[in-house]
Amino acid sequence: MEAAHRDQAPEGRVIEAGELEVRIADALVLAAGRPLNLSVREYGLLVALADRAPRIVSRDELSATVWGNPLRDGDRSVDVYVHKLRAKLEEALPSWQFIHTHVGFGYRFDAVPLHGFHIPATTR
Amino acid sequence: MEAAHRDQAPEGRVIEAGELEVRIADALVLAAGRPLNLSVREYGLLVALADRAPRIVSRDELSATVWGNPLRDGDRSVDVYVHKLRAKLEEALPSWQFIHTHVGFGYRFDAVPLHGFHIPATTR
DNA sequence: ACCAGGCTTTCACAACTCCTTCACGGGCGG
DNA sequence: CCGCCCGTGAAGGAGTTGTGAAAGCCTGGT
Repeated sequence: MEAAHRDQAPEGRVIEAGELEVRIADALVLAAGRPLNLSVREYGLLVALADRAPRIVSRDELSATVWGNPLRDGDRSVDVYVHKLRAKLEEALPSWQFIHTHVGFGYRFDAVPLHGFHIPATTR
Repeated sequence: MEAAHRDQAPEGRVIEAGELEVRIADALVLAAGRPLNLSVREYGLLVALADRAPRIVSRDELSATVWGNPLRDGDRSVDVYVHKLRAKLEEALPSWQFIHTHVGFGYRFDAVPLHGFHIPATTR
């Protein structure tokens, strides 16, 4: 109904993005081949985002998917866990960027190698 | 309600114009395949204009659509945001021009390739 | 039942981006 | 010359997101 590839094998798929690999069936995340230790929320968030790439996912949809209920007013849980997830991903793969913020819209998953070159203006 | 093609899939459509692609459902804008970071107002303006192309859209209609209220006397918000949007589009796609001014009437969206004249494909 | 350790939620503040408004300047027509 | 319209840069306040830490929960082991 939504992402085409998600209709196929909802739980038997493997998501690959740069040096990152998510084996849904095993709830296993590999960073450059080494397993990553994620909590339930962190894992849920990663799958929810990666699964919907490259689209922008709203906080409300993330909350509904990972937490099971719509975002209450003032709830910062999603932000906090995006932060934790980013921290673990960066520690494992410092030269990649995976979660991108779209102010006013939500977050978007996309594996971007941070190689040497630098960008002039926007986009940190 | 207004433009014919907008009656179809109000939120599931994809607007393509030259190297620019707007995925309404995802609030995602791609410039030559790379995602663009637009603010809420910038995105709203782009959609409002692209959605109505090739028609000239008055400031008042843009204000009503994007800001939710008619243009107050002396309000320059629309002009300012057209400028910001142009800046981001030009940075991403320097060889294209998208927003055209019609003095006394408003703005019009149309993808025009600048120097190298090629791949027009669409009507002009 | 108690404890230890990790996980989750909440809170407060910092940092950052966005929105609005103002101000000035150029182009054009009367 | 004057007025109107639009382009453009800047400033301040408003709103959004990043971040560290405290407090609450839950679970497995003893």
